Amino acid sequence: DTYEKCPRPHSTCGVSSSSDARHAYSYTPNVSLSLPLGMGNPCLATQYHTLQSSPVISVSSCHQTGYSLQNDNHAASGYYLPHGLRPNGSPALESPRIEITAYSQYPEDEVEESNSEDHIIKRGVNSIVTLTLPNADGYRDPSCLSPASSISSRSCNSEASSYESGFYNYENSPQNSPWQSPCVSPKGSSSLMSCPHASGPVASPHHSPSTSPQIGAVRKYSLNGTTYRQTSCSPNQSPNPSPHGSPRVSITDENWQANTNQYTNSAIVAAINALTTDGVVDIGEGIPIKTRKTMLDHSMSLKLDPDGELCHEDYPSRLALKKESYCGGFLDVPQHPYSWSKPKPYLSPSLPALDWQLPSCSGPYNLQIEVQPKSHHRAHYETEGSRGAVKAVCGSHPVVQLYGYMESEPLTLQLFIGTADDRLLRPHAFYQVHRITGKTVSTASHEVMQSNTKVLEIPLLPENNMRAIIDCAGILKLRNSDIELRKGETDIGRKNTRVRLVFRVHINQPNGRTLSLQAASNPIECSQRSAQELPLVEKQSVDSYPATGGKMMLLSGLNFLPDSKVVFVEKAQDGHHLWETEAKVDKDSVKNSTVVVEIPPYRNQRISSPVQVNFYVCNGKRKRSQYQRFTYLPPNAPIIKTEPNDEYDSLGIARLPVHSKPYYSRPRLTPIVPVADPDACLVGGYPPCPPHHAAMPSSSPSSSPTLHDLSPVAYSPTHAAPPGPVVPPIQESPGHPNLAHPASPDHNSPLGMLHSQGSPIHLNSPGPHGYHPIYANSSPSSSPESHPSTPGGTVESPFVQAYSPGQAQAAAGSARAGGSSPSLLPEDASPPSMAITVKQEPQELDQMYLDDGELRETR
DNA sequence: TAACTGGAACGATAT
DNA sequence: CTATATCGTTCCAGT
Repeated sequence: DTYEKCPRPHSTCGVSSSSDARHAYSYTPNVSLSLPLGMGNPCLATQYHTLQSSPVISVSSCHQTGYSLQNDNHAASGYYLPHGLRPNGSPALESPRIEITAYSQYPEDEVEESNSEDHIIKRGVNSIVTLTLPNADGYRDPSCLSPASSISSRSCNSEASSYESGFYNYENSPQNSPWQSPCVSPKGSSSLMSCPHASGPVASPHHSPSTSPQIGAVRKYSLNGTTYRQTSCSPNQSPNPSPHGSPRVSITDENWQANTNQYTNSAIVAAINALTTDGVVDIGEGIPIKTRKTMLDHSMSLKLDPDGELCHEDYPSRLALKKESYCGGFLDVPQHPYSWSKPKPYLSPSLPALDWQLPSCSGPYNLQIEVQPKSHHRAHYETEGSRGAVKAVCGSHPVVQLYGYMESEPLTLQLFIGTADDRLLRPHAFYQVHRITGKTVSTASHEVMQSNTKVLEIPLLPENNMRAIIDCAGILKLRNSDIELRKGETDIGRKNTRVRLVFRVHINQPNGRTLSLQAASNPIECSQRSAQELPLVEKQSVDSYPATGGKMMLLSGLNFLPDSKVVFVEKAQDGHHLWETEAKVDKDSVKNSTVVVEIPPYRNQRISSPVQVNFYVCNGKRKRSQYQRFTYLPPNAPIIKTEPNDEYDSLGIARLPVHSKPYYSRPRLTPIVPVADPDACLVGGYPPCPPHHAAMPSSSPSSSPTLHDLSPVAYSPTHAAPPGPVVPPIQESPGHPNLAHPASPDHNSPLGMLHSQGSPIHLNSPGPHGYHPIYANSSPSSSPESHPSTPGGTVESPFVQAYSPGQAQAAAGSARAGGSSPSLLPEDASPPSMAITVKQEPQELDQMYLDDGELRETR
């Protein structure tokens, strides 16, 4: 493992040391960075725009002024995130998708960016302000933190929708928008952060309400019936009529309560968010009316908060941000004295946007996921109660540790739910981390909203050896319809059910800069259905064997059936199917979690060098596991065992085209980070990552390659899968490899390209693409855009950021710039692939999701 | 009782 | 356009 890890890290690291990053991006980024300072500047935006823009413009029609404001932020954010939109929820247009589509040519990034641009532009204008309310954003706003507890979740949930709308707004908006202010005011921060809940009283309103309401809401729904739902989510909201919702709003507040708390860097976050965010929010208009959504009144939300206390920090920051944004930013805001209890780890002014790709190690530091989460975790809806914390395979919980940190100052470990598709890692629009509290939870945590993403902050204490047991994190599923309505959202929720836990730490360095590290877990399948039906290969007893085959291999995982089939497949780089054979399964030994198969002889017994192939377990047409890697060795070659599959990755990766889950892990890693150079690790001059501590076997995602199945797809870079239609981009699906093929670059065309790009490729490269890839990659946007890649690696991604506060932004900016560029430029971006990134249509999804892919393929 | 869980009904969409 | 296959979301009930 160790070495595995190392590799990744390196790769990641490679990406850039912080310093590097800066360099690279300085330009733009700075701007962003500046944000904190004064982010909002339109100018910047402009710049960005320029950069970015080129490409597209917009699509969106919708942008609204509101955006503008946001934009500012967004812009900033945007930079970071190309997609920012989504993450933040920024704006999107109502018809975003369409837009996207249009762009299709361009990578998502571009698109989004474009949006950003637009926004930005608009910003310039001013607008900002405006709206707000409405919810526009609302849609999903996730903003709300759910109250911490699970319960809250519900409430939130219920509200959720609303909350989405409302809350989000708040959060987001707040950040961005006006609203916030309101909310904030009280304690503003709290408002955001702390939700009322926090405060008991206040909360109550919300909370209780929410909760109850929720319930009520729910029921209502029922009553109304499903039918209604669409109509209105109203139920929830219904009460209030305003379209927008009332109800939820309240909820929102609640959410905020949650915030309160300690650890937060909220302020920072807020700021960040602000930056990032897009504020989108506002615009309000935008609200899609469509359906469901509940609308709640946002207003309500605003009110709530009183509590604020806790959150002050956050609050202020947010406010500030908002103001900035809106106003042009500056943060005047007040800061309240905070008083938190806790520590505030660091104070960085600005933190990198959540869609930035960051390395897992830099210099002496290495953020490792010591114990990976289980590959399946049924997320809960707002209408349900919590379904508990994410668990590790053995029944324990995931464990994260920061190596190389010798200071006595506690740090804050941030956790949010990220995507697990083949594009760059970014906050997942359809899932939010859910804070779990209770007697069974040993780890303290605190929720903060960063853009539209809920972030759980967990203390990393020296006395605990900078190690944290993550038993306080559940996963909340937001309704697809709610999210998809969000203005900026381009992704579709259907079949977009895989996520990764993304951990971040921000380390203040002597030079005043802040080093940010990130590690993403293996993919986690969050749908009940998939968890019950799709076979999952978590481990294989043999990774490689002579071409003669004949050896029995034990596969461990889930959902294996007596009639499960194990198929070995070899594809050409272009995804073309070269060979496929069904391995003999020892039916008598089949258990739900294990199956024994005989390694089939390779088609060519005279290979002179190892050949990488894939295999998958199939329970039916559409029920296939992800590709697993297997290597055939020349007959005389010594046999190697594998335990760790992963290790192979490297190998595999290299060769394999695409699939394999493992890949993905690796792939990602690889690709991504790697990108950079190995050296890169350094951040600022640090040497590459140190070896990991031995320990970590699994750690990084990478580490656990195996699991991945889920992996988003694996994609390898190669594959293309494009978006297009079906494709399989993902590797996953064994289904048809052929088809899918993602691999084939060809296909790619768009997609393919994108993916590729996305992924790895670009990422990595900073080089590659020219643009800063890094950022680009990292950039937020990228995310969106792109690529694909990410997946894997996640974590490791590459960038480091070291940014100084300002820098970060700058970076972001750069990113954008770059990113945008990427986006804009398709080229860079992804260039390669990016292409498209478009959202999706379903297609992509499909791609993403195995099933689809498979299906299609198969079919 | 409350927090989880596991299952599944039901309606919405995709094939 | 209809019949099915899948999926997403909400409910229920047991632990």
